[in-house]
Amino acid sequence: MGRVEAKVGAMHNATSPSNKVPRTERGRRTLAKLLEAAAAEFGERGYHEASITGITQRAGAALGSFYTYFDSKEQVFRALVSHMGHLTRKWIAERVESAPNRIVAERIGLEAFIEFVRAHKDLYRIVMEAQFVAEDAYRDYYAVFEEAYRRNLAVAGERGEIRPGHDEVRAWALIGMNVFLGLRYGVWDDSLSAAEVAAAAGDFMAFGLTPAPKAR
Amino acid sequence: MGRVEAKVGAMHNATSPSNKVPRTERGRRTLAKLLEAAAAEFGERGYHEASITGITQRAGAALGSFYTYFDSKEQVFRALVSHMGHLTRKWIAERVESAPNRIVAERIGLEAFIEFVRAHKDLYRIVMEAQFVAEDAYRDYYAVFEEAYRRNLAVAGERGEIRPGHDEVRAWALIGMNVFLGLRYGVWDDSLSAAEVAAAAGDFMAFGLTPAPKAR
DNA sequence: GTGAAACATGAGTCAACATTCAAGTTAGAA
DNA sequence: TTCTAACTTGAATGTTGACTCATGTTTCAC
Repeated sequence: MGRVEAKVGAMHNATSPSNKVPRTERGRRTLAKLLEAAAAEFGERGYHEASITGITQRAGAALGSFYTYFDSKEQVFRALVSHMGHLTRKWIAERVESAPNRIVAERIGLEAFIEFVRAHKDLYRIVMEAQFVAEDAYRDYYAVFEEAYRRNLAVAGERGEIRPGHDEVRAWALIGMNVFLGLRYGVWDDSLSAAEVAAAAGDFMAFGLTPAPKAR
Repeated sequence: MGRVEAKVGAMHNATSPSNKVPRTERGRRTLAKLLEAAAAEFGERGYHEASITGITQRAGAALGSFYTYFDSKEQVFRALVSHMGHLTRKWIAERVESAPNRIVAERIGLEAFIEFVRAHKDLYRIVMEAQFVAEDAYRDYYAVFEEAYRRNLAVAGERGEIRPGHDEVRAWALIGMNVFLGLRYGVWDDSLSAAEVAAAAGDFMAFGLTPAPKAR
Protein backbone atom coordinates (compact mmCIF):
# COMPACT_ATOMS: atom_id res chain seq x y z
CA MET A 1 0.00 0.00 0.00
CA GLY A 2 1.18 3.45 -0.86
CA ARG A 3 3.32 5.36 1.50
CA VAL A 4 1.86 8.76 2.28
CA GLU A 5 4.67 11.23 2.28
CA ALA A 6 4.90 13.88 4.95
CA LYS A 7 4.70 16.31 2.08
CA VAL A 8 0.95 16.14 2.33
CA GLY A 9 1.11 18.00 5.55
CA ALA A 10 2.94 20.86 3.95
CA MET A 11 0.35 21.62 1.30
CA HIS A 12 -1.39 24.91 1.61
CA ASN A 13 -4.14 25.06 -0.99
CA ALA A 14 -7.81 25.86 -0.57
CA THR A 15 -8.98 22.36 0.23
CA SER A 16 -6.49 21.50 2.95
CA PRO A 17 -5.65 24.67 4.83
CA SER A 18 -3.61 25.09 7.94
CA ASN A 19 -2.41 21.68 9.03
CA LYS A 20 0.22 22.89 11.43
CA VAL A 21 3.68 22.42 9.98
CA PRO A 22 6.07 20.64 12.35
CA ARG A 23 9.27 22.47 13.23
CA THR A 24 11.44 19.62 14.43
CA GLU A 25 12.54 16.29 13.06
CA ARG A 26 10.52 14.47 15.66
CA GLY A 27 7.46 16.43 14.64
CA ARG A 28 7.91 15.56 10.99
CA ARG A 29 8.16 11.86 11.82
CA THR A 30 5.02 11.96 13.93
CA LEU A 31 3.09 13.79 11.24
CA ALA A 32 4.17 11.26 8.62
CA LYS A 33 3.13 8.36 10.86
CA LEU A 34 -0.23 9.97 11.49
CA LEU A 35 -0.91 10.53 7.80
CA GLU A 36 -0.04 6.97 6.92
CA ALA A 37 -2.16 5.69 9.78
CA ALA A 38 -5.07 7.90 8.76
CA ALA A 39 -4.95 6.60 5.19
CA ALA A 40 -5.06 3.02 6.47
CA GLU A 41 -7.81 3.70 8.99
CA PHE A 42 -10.07 5.60 6.58
CA GLY A 43 -9.35 3.15 3.79
CA GLU A 44 -10.19 0.08 5.83
CA ARG A 45 -13.08 1.34 7.91
CA GLY A 46 -14.49 4.24 5.93
CA TYR A 47 -14.79 7.79 7.16
CA HIS A 48 -17.51 7.34 9.74
CA GLU A 49 -16.35 4.04 11.19
CA ALA A 50 -12.82 5.37 11.40
CA SER A 51 -11.89 6.92 14.75
CA ILE A 52 -9.15 9.29 15.78
CA THR A 53 -8.25 6.77 18.44
CA GLY A 54 -7.82 4.19 15.70
CA ILE A 55 -5.54 6.51 13.79
CA THR A 56 -3.33 7.38 16.73
CA GLN A 57 -3.12 3.75 17.82
CA ARG A 58 -1.99 2.66 14.37
CA ALA A 59 0.53 5.49 14.42
CA GLY A 60 1.76 4.59 17.89
CA ALA A 61 0.99 8.09 19.10
CA ALA A 62 -1.21 9.55 21.80
CA LEU A 63 -4.71 10.76 21.04
CA GLY A 64 -3.84 14.36 21.72
CA SER A 65 -0.96 14.33 19.25
CA PHE A 66 -3.45 14.11 16.44
CA TYR A 67 -4.67 17.59 17.27
CA THR A 68 -1.14 18.91 17.30
CA TYR A 69 -1.12 18.39 13.54
CA PHE A 70 -4.73 18.51 12.39
CA ASP A 71 -7.70 20.67 13.23
CA SER A 72 -10.26 17.94 12.77
CA LYS A 73 -11.06 14.53 11.45
CA GLU A 74 -12.43 16.04 8.26
CA GLN A 75 -9.28 17.99 7.63
CA VAL A 76 -6.97 14.97 7.44
CA PHE A 77 -9.47 13.35 5.19
CA ARG A 78 -9.38 16.31 2.83
CA ALA A 79 -5.61 16.35 2.85
CA LEU A 80 -5.63 12.70 1.87
CA VAL A 81 -8.05 13.28 -1.01
CA SER A 82 -5.92 16.05 -2.38
CA HIS A 83 -2.77 13.99 -1.98
CA MET A 84 -4.40 11.15 -3.86
CA GLY A 85 -5.09 13.43 -6.81
CA HIS A 86 -1.44 14.34 -7.12
CA LEU A 87 -0.28 10.75 -6.80
CA THR A 88 -2.73 9.50 -9.41
CA ARG A 89 -1.90 12.12 -11.99
CA LYS A 90 1.82 11.66 -11.49
CA TRP A 91 1.59 7.89 -11.87
CA ILE A 92 -0.51 8.06 -15.02
CA ALA A 93 1.40 10.94 -16.62
CA GLU A 94 4.68 9.06 -16.29
CA ARG A 95 3.29 6.06 -18.13
CA VAL A 96 1.35 7.90 -20.79
CA GLU A 97 3.96 10.37 -21.94
CA SER A 98 5.53 7.93 -24.38
CA ALA A 99 2.23 7.24 -26.16
CA PRO A 100 2.33 8.06 -29.88
CA ASN A 101 -1.19 9.48 -30.00
CA ARG A 102 -4.26 10.17 -27.91
CA ILE A 103 -6.06 6.91 -28.64
CA VAL A 104 -3.13 4.83 -27.49
CA ALA A 105 -2.67 7.21 -24.57
CA GLU A 106 -6.20 6.49 -23.40
CA ARG A 107 -5.58 2.76 -23.43
CA ILE A 108 -2.29 3.09 -21.59
CA GLY A 109 -3.81 5.57 -19.16
CA LEU A 110 -6.60 3.15 -18.28
CA GLU A 111 -4.16 0.32 -17.77
CA ALA A 112 -2.02 2.52 -15.54
CA PHE A 113 -5.08 3.66 -13.62
CA ILE A 114 -6.22 0.12 -12.89
CA GLU A 115 -2.74 -0.79 -11.73
CA PHE A 116 -2.66 2.27 -9.55
CA VAL A 117 -6.00 1.50 -7.97
CA ARG A 118 -4.91 -2.04 -7.22
CA ALA A 119 -1.79 -0.73 -5.52
CA HIS A 120 -3.71 1.87 -3.48
CA LYS A 121 -7.11 0.40 -2.74
CA ASP A 122 -7.30 2.16 0.59
CA LEU A 123 -6.49 5.58 -0.80
CA TYR A 124 -8.85 5.06 -3.69
CA ARG A 125 -11.73 4.33 -1.40
CA ILE A 126 -11.05 7.62 0.33
CA VAL A 127 -11.42 9.52 -2.93
CA MET A 128 -14.74 7.90 -3.71
CA GLU A 129 -16.10 8.46 -0.23
CA ALA A 130 -15.17 12.13 -0.48
CA GLN A 131 -18.36 12.61 -2.47
CA PHE A 132 -20.26 12.26 0.78
CA VAL A 133 -17.78 13.61 3.29
CA ALA A 134 -16.24 16.59 1.53
CA GLU A 135 -18.14 17.13 -1.68
CA ASP A 136 -16.17 20.19 -2.73
CA ALA A 137 -12.93 18.23 -2.45
CA TYR A 138 -14.47 15.52 -4.60
CA ARG A 139 -15.54 18.00 -7.24
CA ASP A 140 -12.13 19.62 -7.23
CA TYR A 141 -10.55 16.23 -7.69
CA TYR A 142 -12.53 15.56 -10.84
CA ALA A 143 -12.41 19.14 -12.06
CA VAL A 144 -8.66 18.76 -12.45
CA PHE A 145 -9.11 15.55 -14.41
CA GLU A 146 -11.81 17.13 -16.57
CA GLU A 147 -9.48 19.99 -17.38
CA ALA A 148 -6.68 17.64 -18.39
CA TYR A 149 -8.96 15.49 -20.52
CA ARG A 150 -10.40 18.49 -22.32
CA ARG A 151 -6.98 19.84 -23.10
CA ASN A 152 -5.77 16.48 -24.33
CA LEU A 153 -8.83 15.99 -26.51
CA ALA A 154 -8.60 19.51 -27.91
CA VAL A 155 -4.95 19.10 -28.85
CA ALA A 156 -5.56 15.69 -30.37
CA GLY A 157 -8.50 17.10 -32.28
CA GLU A 158 -6.38 19.82 -33.81
CA ARG A 159 -3.85 17.24 -34.86
CA GLY A 160 -6.56 15.19 -36.53
CA GLU A 161 -5.79 12.27 -34.22
CA ILE A 162 -9.39 11.98 -33.12
CA ARG A 163 -12.88 12.54 -34.39
CA PRO A 164 -14.36 15.97 -33.66
CA GLY A 165 -16.90 15.99 -30.86
CA HIS A 166 -18.09 17.55 -27.64
CA ASP A 167 -14.93 17.49 -25.56
CA GLU A 168 -16.50 18.21 -22.21
CA VAL A 169 -19.03 15.41 -22.55
CA ARG A 170 -16.39 13.05 -23.91
CA ALA A 171 -14.11 13.96 -21.00
CA TRP A 172 -16.74 12.95 -18.48
CA ALA A 173 -17.61 9.82 -20.42
CA LEU A 174 -13.95 8.80 -20.31
CA ILE A 175 -13.64 9.65 -16.64
CA GLY A 176 -16.70 7.56 -15.85
CA MET A 177 -15.36 4.60 -17.81
CA ASN A 178 -12.04 4.80 -16.03
CA VAL A 179 -13.58 5.11 -12.60
CA PHE A 180 -15.98 2.24 -12.99
CA LEU A 181 -13.50 -0.07 -14.66
CA GLY A 182 -11.09 0.82 -11.86
CA LEU A 183 -13.72 -0.03 -9.27
CA ARG A 184 -14.83 -3.25 -10.95
CA TYR A 185 -11.45 -4.62 -12.04
CA GLY A 186 -9.15 -2.81 -9.64
CA VAL A 187 -10.92 -2.85 -6.30
CA TRP A 188 -13.54 -5.58 -6.55
CA ASP A 189 -11.80 -8.21 -8.63
CA ASP A 190 -8.22 -8.87 -9.67
CA SER A 191 -8.85 -11.84 -11.93
CA LEU A 192 -8.33 -9.99 -15.22
CA SER A 193 -5.00 -8.30 -15.82
CA ALA A 194 -5.03 -4.54 -16.17
CA ALA A 195 -3.73 -4.96 -19.70
CA GLU A 196 -6.61 -7.23 -20.69
CA VAL A 197 -9.20 -4.80 -19.40
CA ALA A 198 -7.42 -1.89 -21.04
CA ALA A 199 -7.22 -3.72 -24.35
CA ALA A 200 -10.93 -4.50 -24.36
CA ALA A 201 -11.96 -1.03 -23.27
CA GLY A 202 -9.36 0.51 -25.58
CA ASP A 203 -11.02 -1.04 -28.59
CA PHE A 204 -14.33 0.37 -27.44
CA MET A 205 -12.86 3.83 -26.86
CA ALA A 206 -11.23 3.76 -30.28
CA PHE A 207 -14.01 2.36 -32.42
CA GLY A 208 -17.20 2.46 -30.41
CA LEU A 209 -19.95 -0.08 -30.91
CA THR A 210 -20.43 0.29 -34.67
CA PRO A 211 -19.39 -2.81 -36.61
CA ALA A 212 -16.57 -2.55 -39.13
CA PRO A 213 -17.97 -2.20 -42.65
CA LYS A 214 -18.15 -5.50 -44.53
CA ALA A 215 -15.09 -6.33 -46.60
CA ARG A 216 -16.20 -6.93 -50.22
CA MET B 1 -39.27 14.56 -6.47
CA GLY B 2 -40.31 10.97 -6.75
CA ARG B 3 -43.01 9.62 -4.58
CA VAL B 4 -41.94 6.48 -2.78
CA GLU B 5 -44.80 4.06 -2.91
CA ALA B 6 -45.73 2.07 0.14
CA LYS B 7 -44.99 -0.96 -2.00
CA VAL B 8 -41.37 -0.69 -0.95
CA GLY B 9 -42.34 -1.77 2.50
CA ALA B 10 -43.86 -4.94 1.19
CA MET B 11 -40.78 -6.23 -0.56
CA HIS B 12 -39.25 -9.32 0.88
CA ASN B 13 -35.97 -10.04 -0.90
CA ALA B 14 -32.52 -10.61 0.55
CA THR B 15 -31.50 -6.99 0.80
CA SER B 16 -34.56 -5.67 2.58
CA PRO B 17 -35.89 -8.40 4.84
CA SER B 18 -38.62 -8.19 7.39
CA ASN B 19 -39.93 -4.64 7.39
CA LYS B 20 -43.12 -5.32 9.27
CA VAL B 21 -46.13 -5.23 6.97
CA PRO B 22 -48.94 -3.03 8.25
CA ARG B 23 -52.34 -4.64 8.68
CA THR B 24 -54.60 -1.62 8.73
CA GLU B 25 -55.22 1.33 6.48
CA ARG B 26 -53.77 3.70 9.04
CA GLY B 27 -50.64 1.59 9.22
CA ARG B 28 -50.17 1.65 5.47
CA ARG B 29 -50.47 5.40 5.42
CA THR B 30 -47.91 5.81 8.18
CA LEU B 31 -45.47 3.48 6.48
CA ALA B 32 -45.81 5.37 3.22
CA LYS B 33 -45.21 8.69 4.97
CA LEU B 34 -42.14 7.30 6.70
CA LEU B 35 -40.63 5.98 3.48
CA GLU B 36 -41.14 9.25 1.70
CA ALA B 37 -39.70 11.16 4.62
CA ALA B 38 -36.72 8.82 4.81
CA ALA B 39 -35.94 9.33 1.14
CA ALA B 40 -36.00 13.09 1.62
CA GLU B 41 -33.95 13.02 4.81
CA PHE B 42 -31.26 10.67 3.46
CA GLY B 43 -31.20 12.46 0.15
CA GLU B 44 -30.74 15.91 1.63
CA ARG B 45 -28.50 15.16 4.56
CA GLY B 46 -26.75 11.93 3.63
CA TYR B 47 -26.91 8.73 5.63
CA HIS B 48 -24.84 9.77 8.62
CA GLU B 49 -26.20 13.28 9.02
CA ALA B 50 -29.71 11.96 8.67
CA SER B 51 -31.48 11.15 11.93
CA ILE B 52 -34.47 9.02 12.75
CA THR B 53 -35.91 12.03 14.53
CA GLY B 54 -35.56 13.96 11.29
CA ILE B 55 -37.41 11.25 9.42
CA THR B 56 -40.29 10.99 11.87
CA GLN B 57 -40.61 14.77 12.08
CA ARG B 58 -40.85 15.07 8.31
CA ALA B 59 -43.42 12.29 8.36
CA GLY B 60 -45.40 13.89 11.18
CA ALA B 61 -45.10 10.73 13.23
CA ALA B 62 -43.69 9.91 16.65
CA LEU B 63 -40.14 8.66 17.00
CA GLY B 64 -41.25 5.25 18.19
CA SER B 65 -43.45 4.69 15.17
CA PHE B 66 -40.38 4.35 13.03
CA TYR B 67 -39.52 1.13 14.84
CA THR B 68 -42.99 -0.22 14.30
CA TYR B 69 -42.10 -0.48 10.61
CA PHE B 70 -38.34 -0.80 10.40
CA ASP B 71 -35.72 -2.68 12.35
CA SER B 72 -33.04 -0.07 11.97
CA LYS B 73 -31.81 3.00 10.19
CA GLU B 74 -29.76 0.88 7.83
CA GLN B 75 -32.73 -1.22 6.88
CA VAL B 76 -34.82 1.68 5.51
CA PHE B 77 -31.79 2.80 3.64
CA ARG B 78 -31.42 -0.59 2.00
CA ALA B 79 -35.07 -0.69 1.13
CA LEU B 80 -34.69 2.67 -0.58
CA VAL B 81 -31.67 1.53 -2.60
CA SER B 82 -33.50 -1.52 -3.82
CA HIS B 83 -36.57 0.52 -4.64
CA MET B 84 -34.45 2.92 -6.65
CA GLY B 85 -33.12 0.06 -8.76
CA HIS B 86 -36.61 -0.97 -9.74
CA LEU B 87 -37.71 2.58 -10.50
CA THR B 88 -34.66 3.28 -12.64
CA ARG B 89 -34.91 0.13 -14.71
CA LYS B 90 -38.62 0.61 -15.26
CA TRP B 91 -38.19 4.21 -16.37
CA ILE B 92 -35.41 3.42 -18.80
CA ALA B 93 -36.95 0.23 -20.16
CA GLU B 94 -40.16 2.05 -21.05
CA ARG B 95 -38.26 4.62 -23.08
CA VAL B 96 -35.80 2.28 -24.74
CA GLU B 97 -38.13 -0.44 -25.93
CA SER B 98 -38.99 1.36 -29.15
CA ALA B 99 -35.33 1.74 -30.19
CA PRO B 100 -34.55 0.15 -33.59
CA ASN B 101 -31.15 -1.16 -32.52
CA ARG B 102 -28.67 -1.29 -29.66
CA ILE B 103 -26.68 1.76 -30.60
CA VAL B 104 -29.73 3.96 -30.67
CA ALA B 105 -30.96 2.26 -27.51
CA GLU B 106 -27.81 3.28 -25.71
CA ARG B 107 -28.29 6.91 -26.65
CA ILE B 108 -31.94 6.90 -25.66
CA GLY B 109 -31.11 5.04 -22.46
CA LEU B 110 -28.56 7.66 -21.47
CA GLU B 111 -30.98 10.47 -22.18
CA ALA B 112 -33.64 8.75 -20.11
CA PHE B 113 -31.17 8.13 -17.32
CA ILE B 114 -30.14 11.77 -17.11
CA GLU B 115 -33.77 12.83 -17.03
CA PHE B 116 -34.47 10.29 -14.33
CA VAL B 117 -31.58 11.46 -12.21
CA ARG B 118 -32.74 15.06 -12.50
CA ALA B 119 -36.18 14.08 -11.36
CA HIS B 120 -34.91 12.02 -8.41
CA LYS B 121 -31.76 13.67 -7.19
CA ASP B 122 -32.39 12.68 -3.62
CA LEU B 123 -32.97 9.03 -4.38
CA TYR B 124 -29.99 8.96 -6.68
CA ARG B 125 -27.70 10.22 -3.99
CA ILE B 126 -28.89 7.39 -1.80
CA VAL B 127 -27.82 4.85 -4.40
CA MET B 128 -24.36 6.32 -4.69
CA GLU B 129 -23.88 6.54 -0.96
CA ALA B 130 -24.84 2.89 -0.62
CA GLN B 131 -21.28 2.06 -1.64
CA PHE B 132 -20.21 3.14 1.82
CA VAL B 133 -23.25 2.31 3.88
CA ALA B 134 -24.42 -1.01 2.48
CA GLU B 135 -21.82 -2.20 0.01
CA ASP B 136 -23.56 -5.43 -0.81
CA ALA B 137 -26.72 -3.52 -1.74
CA TYR B 138 -24.62 -1.31 -3.98
CA ARG B 139 -23.01 -4.27 -5.70
CA ASP B 140 -26.36 -5.92 -6.17
CA TYR B 141 -27.68 -2.75 -7.71
CA TYR B 142 -24.96 -2.72 -10.36
CA ALA B 143 -24.89 -6.48 -10.77
CA VAL B 144 -28.41 -6.28 -12.15
CA PHE B 145 -27.40 -3.56 -14.57
CA GLU B 146 -24.32 -5.51 -15.64
CA GLU B 147 -26.45 -8.53 -16.35
CA ALA B 148 -28.84 -6.50 -18.47
CA TYR B 149 -26.05 -4.80 -20.41
CA ARG B 150 -24.30 -8.09 -21.12
CA ARG B 151 -27.48 -9.67 -22.39
CA ASN B 152 -28.25 -6.67 -24.57
CA LEU B 153 -24.75 -6.59 -26.00
CA ALA B 154 -24.72 -10.33 -26.63
CA VAL B 155 -28.04 -10.23 -28.49
CA ALA B 156 -26.97 -7.20 -30.52
CA GLY B 157 -23.69 -8.92 -31.31
CA GLU B 158 -25.47 -11.96 -32.70
CA ARG B 159 -27.60 -9.72 -34.85
CA GLY B 160 -24.50 -8.02 -36.20
CA GLU B 161 -25.73 -4.68 -34.83
CA ILE B 162 -22.50 -4.06 -32.97
CA ARG B 163 -18.81 -4.81 -33.23
CA PRO B 164 -17.65 -7.95 -31.45
CA GLY B 165 -15.86 -7.32 -28.18
CA HIS B 166 -15.54 -8.11 -24.50
CA ASP B 167 -19.11 -7.69 -23.34
CA GLU B 168 -18.40 -7.63 -19.62
CA VAL B 169 -15.80 -4.90 -19.93
CA ARG B 170 -17.97 -2.96 -22.35
CA ALA B 171 -20.90 -3.30 -19.96
CA TRP B 172 -18.93 -1.69 -17.15
CA ALA B 173 -17.54 0.97 -19.44
CA LEU B 174 -21.08 1.89 -20.43
CA ILE B 175 -22.29 1.84 -16.85
CA GLY B 176 -19.46 4.13 -15.82
CA MET B 177 -20.21 6.57 -18.61
CA ASN B 178 -23.87 6.66 -17.69
CA VAL B 179 -23.21 7.13 -14.00
CA PHE B 180 -20.70 9.93 -14.41
CA LEU B 181 -22.65 11.75 -17.08
CA GLY B 182 -25.68 11.40 -14.82
CA LEU B 183 -23.75 12.87 -11.92
CA ARG B 184 -22.17 15.68 -13.92
CA TYR B 185 -25.14 16.70 -16.06
CA GLY B 186 -28.02 15.38 -13.96
CA VAL B 187 -27.10 16.17 -10.38
CA TRP B 188 -24.44 18.87 -10.56
CA ASP B 189 -25.55 20.95 -13.51
CA ASP B 190 -28.75 21.27 -15.50
CA SER B 191 -27.52 23.70 -18.12
CA LEU B 192 -27.27 21.19 -20.96
CA SER B 193 -30.39 19.32 -21.97
CA ALA B 194 -30.39 15.56 -21.49
CA ALA B 195 -30.78 15.20 -25.24
CA GLU B 196 -27.68 17.27 -25.96
CA VAL B 197 -25.55 15.25 -23.61
CA ALA B 198 -26.95 12.00 -24.96
CA ALA B 199 -26.31 13.09 -28.54
CA ALA B 200 -22.69 13.94 -27.82
CA ALA B 201 -22.04 10.81 -25.82
CA GLY B 202 -24.04 8.74 -28.30
CA ASP B 203 -21.66 9.67 -31.07
CA PHE B 204 -18.77 8.62 -28.88
CA MET B 205 -20.43 5.33 -27.95
CA ALA B 206 -21.18 4.62 -31.58
CA PHE B 207 -17.92 5.59 -33.25
CA GLY B 208 -15.31 6.02 -30.57
CA LEU B 209 -12.46 8.47 -30.93
CA THR B 210 -11.10 7.31 -34.29
CA PRO B 211 -11.57 9.90 -37.03
CA ALA B 212 -13.70 9.03 -40.04
CA PRO B 213 -11.53 7.95 -42.97
CA LYS B 214 -10.89 10.74 -45.44
CA ALA B 215 -13.36 10.88 -48.28
CA ARG B 216 -11.47 10.52 -51.62
C1' DG C 1 24.62 24.15 29.09
C1' DT C 2 20.10 26.22 29.20
C1' DG C 3 15.64 27.92 28.65
C1' DA C 4 11.79 28.74 25.71
C1' DA C 5 9.27 26.81 22.10
C1' DA C 6 7.69 22.35 20.35
C1' DC C 7 5.81 18.44 21.10
C1' DA C 8 3.50 14.33 23.70
C1' DT C 9 0.11 12.49 26.74
C1' DG C 10 -4.51 10.54 28.00
C1' DA C 11 -8.18 11.42 31.34
C1' DG C 12 -12.17 14.11 31.11
C1' DT C 13 -15.97 16.81 28.79
C1' DC C 14 -19.96 17.03 26.09
C1' DA C 15 -23.31 16.46 22.67
C1' DA C 16 -25.49 13.58 19.51
C1' DC C 17 -28.31 10.00 18.29
C1' DA C 18 -30.07 4.98 17.71
C1' DT C 19 -32.84 2.11 19.99
C1' DT C 20 -36.08 0.42 23.82
C1' DC C 21 -40.19 0.27 26.31
C1' DA C 22 -44.20 0.90 29.18
C1' DA C 23 -48.33 3.20 28.89
C1' DG C 24 -51.76 4.70 26.15
C1' DT C 25 -55.21 5.05 21.81
C1' DT C 26 -57.54 3.29 17.64
C1' DA C 27 -59.28 0.03 14.21
C1' DG C 28 -62.21 -3.34 12.78
C1' DA C 29 -63.82 -8.32 13.16
C1' DA C 30 -67.33 -10.71 15.34
C1' DT D 1 -71.19 -3.09 21.05
C1' DT D 2 -67.06 -5.20 22.53
C1' DC D 3 -62.66 -6.75 22.80
C1' DT D 4 -58.08 -7.71 21.11
C1' DA D 5 -54.55 -6.94 17.96
C1' DA D 6 -52.60 -3.16 15.78
C1' DC D 7 -50.78 0.95 16.22
C1' DT D 8 -48.92 5.44 18.52
C1' DT D 9 -46.29 7.99 21.70
C1' DG D 10 -42.06 10.30 23.58
C1' DA D 11 -39.30 10.02 27.77
C1' DA D 12 -35.44 7.32 29.21
C1' DT D 13 -31.30 4.54 28.30
C1' DG D 14 -26.80 3.72 26.80
C1' DT D 15 -23.11 4.11 23.80
C1' DT D 16 -19.94 6.24 21.07
C1' DG D 17 -16.39 9.21 19.82
C1' DA D 18 -14.67 13.99 18.53
C1' DC D 19 -12.32 17.32 20.73
C1' DT D 20 -10.06 20.00 24.99
C1' DC D 21 -6.72 20.83 28.26
C1' DA D 22 -3.50 20.79 32.05
C1' DT D 23 0.62 18.63 32.87
C1' DG D 24 4.87 16.65 31.58
C1' DT D 25 8.90 15.78 28.30
C1' DT D 26 12.04 16.74 24.40
C1' DT D 27 14.36 19.54 21.08
C1' DC D 28 17.58 22.82 19.53
C1' DA D 29 19.10 27.73 18.86
C1' DC D 30 22.01 30.45 21.27
